[in-house]
Amino acid sequence: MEAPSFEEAVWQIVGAVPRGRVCTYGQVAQLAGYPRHARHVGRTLSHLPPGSKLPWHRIVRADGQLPMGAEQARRLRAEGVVVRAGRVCVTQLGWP
DNA sequence: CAATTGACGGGTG
DNA sequence: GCACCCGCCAATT
Repeated sequence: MEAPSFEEAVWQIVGAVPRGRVCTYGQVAQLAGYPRHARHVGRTLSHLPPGSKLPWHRIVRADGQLPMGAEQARRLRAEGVVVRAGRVCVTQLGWP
């Protein structure tokens, strides 16, 4: 396959995040092969259509802060993710 | 072309 | 915990 675009790589990583787990923008960018492109991940996801099946709600900031706040916190909680004061518990951050 | 903005990250005080 | 700074890249104005 050809060189995956930044978007395709992001979709792949985000879609590969297991349920009950969250990942940071910088982590996604690095796994996608584009370190330091954390901002692009956010831009790409923000341009995603509402019909996307990508678990964008599993993507949080490096601090564990939720970009979408209440809405996303609610979804993460429904998946068993521990959310505290609008942030994800550090224990949930990163991959197994 | 310059400045601004944006689902960011890390460091310093 | 908060304030400030710098780095990184793309799209928009």
